[in-house]
Amino acid sequence: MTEPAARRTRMPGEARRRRLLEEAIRLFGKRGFEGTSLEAVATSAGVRKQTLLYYFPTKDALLEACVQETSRRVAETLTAALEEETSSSHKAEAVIHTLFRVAEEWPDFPQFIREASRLGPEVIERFAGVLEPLRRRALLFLQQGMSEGAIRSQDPALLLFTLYTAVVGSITEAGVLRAVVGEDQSRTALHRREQELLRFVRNALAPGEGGTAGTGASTGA
Amino acid sequence: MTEPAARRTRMPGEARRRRLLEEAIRLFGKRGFEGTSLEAVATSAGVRKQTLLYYFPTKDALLEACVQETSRRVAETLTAALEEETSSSHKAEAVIHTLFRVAEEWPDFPQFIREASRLGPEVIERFAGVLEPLRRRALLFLQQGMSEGAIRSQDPALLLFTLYTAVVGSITEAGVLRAVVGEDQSRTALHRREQELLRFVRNALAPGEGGTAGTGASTGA
DNA sequence: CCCATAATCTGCCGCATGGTAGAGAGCATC
DNA sequence: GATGCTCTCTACCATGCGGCAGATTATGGG
Repeated sequence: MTEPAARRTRMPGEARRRRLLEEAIRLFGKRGFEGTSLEAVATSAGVRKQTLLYYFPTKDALLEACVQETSRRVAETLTAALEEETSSSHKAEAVIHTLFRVAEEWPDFPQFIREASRLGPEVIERFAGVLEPLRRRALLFLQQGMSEGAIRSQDPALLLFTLYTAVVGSITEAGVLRAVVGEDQSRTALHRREQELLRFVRNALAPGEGGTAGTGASTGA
Repeated sequence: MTEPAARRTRMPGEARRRRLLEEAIRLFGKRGFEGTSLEAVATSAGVRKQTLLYYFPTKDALLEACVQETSRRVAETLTAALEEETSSSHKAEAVIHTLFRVAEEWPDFPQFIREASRLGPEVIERFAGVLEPLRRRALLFLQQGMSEGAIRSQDPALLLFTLYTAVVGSITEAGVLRAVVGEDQSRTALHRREQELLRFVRNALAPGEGGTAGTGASTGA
């Protein structure tokens, strides 16, 4: 065994690098960072471990590059989507829709973000750094919507956080979904989740009649 | 170094076992399954690795036990909470409140559930098995609420899933929250998240637009 | 054609980890 | 006080992993 490994076809560095990143993101997301060996990433990309280490000198460097790549990509995609959608009132939905579309085209990628954000604050901060402009835009958008009365008044940052968890959760917890619903894990299912989440969010944002945020002290009662 | 390890105080098996489980759940949740060594679990519980392997013959067995313990505990807690809350209209909120209270008392535990549900379908199915009765109850409750008009009509299973992701996300994505909000990660923050999520969910559940929004479900007082 | 450089490989090392084998200490029961 | 059981330990092994050294081949410029 161990196939003499007939020297893989040579590739221009940049292409190889991208290929390795892609596999790394996929595997880190699927099996976790510690659960994925460099060997596994390398062979998945059709190359030997040393070739991987040629492009990324350490495993941490590889992770770092994955984080950079994913955050760059998501920022880019979202920005483009926001450019395109001019109607202010539909921007929130455009963001959600875009995220689901990305998840559909590249399912491993949300999983990776999830995993990465578990690996300590530094990693999250890298994400946050790249996405900062988008975050500011989102906050402004929410605040504006609130003062115009289009969105129920509340803490915009916490709202943004809740939205984030709902979206990422809906996308990444597919395993749980199957257990809860018994549903098959197909494109259709993803679309249905998107529709469901959209309605859910729309209702949650709608300015309730008496519901001006207030103190919300009405909890446990 | 290596402290002659002056033979730890003997413990009645059951107590030692529980202690080990507690540490395992904590560390698996914090650093991930593959990211946590048996040695780490053992020394955290003040004992040598071999003692750990005496109680749990393999790492997988340990994981299995952790899953069983957590699911048993969450089922127990939720069931108790539901017994206590008689008002049907407040049951949903009681569940959310209980989950947050558990997360407050035992912060490592939601993290563990998250991690565990990443480790493959078998694990999730174990959870699902134990929580099955609660799931059925929840579905019935939601359906009933819908037919009574107290809850907006929709697919109950998908709704339950969305609720699950929102709750678990709000609890576990603390790191992200800090990055998004800049908030400190204290008790207070957890409470605020609970309040926020409660209002969010209440609004999302409220039946159709057109002003009927605030009926039973909105401000519970 | 030759040489520099880029890209990929083989071979290996040190270390941590999951797991085995088995000894020994506390404690009860006869 | 011998026997047996429960609990904890020391010592060790095999494997897998991250990473180093360096050989080897393709490729493009003089």
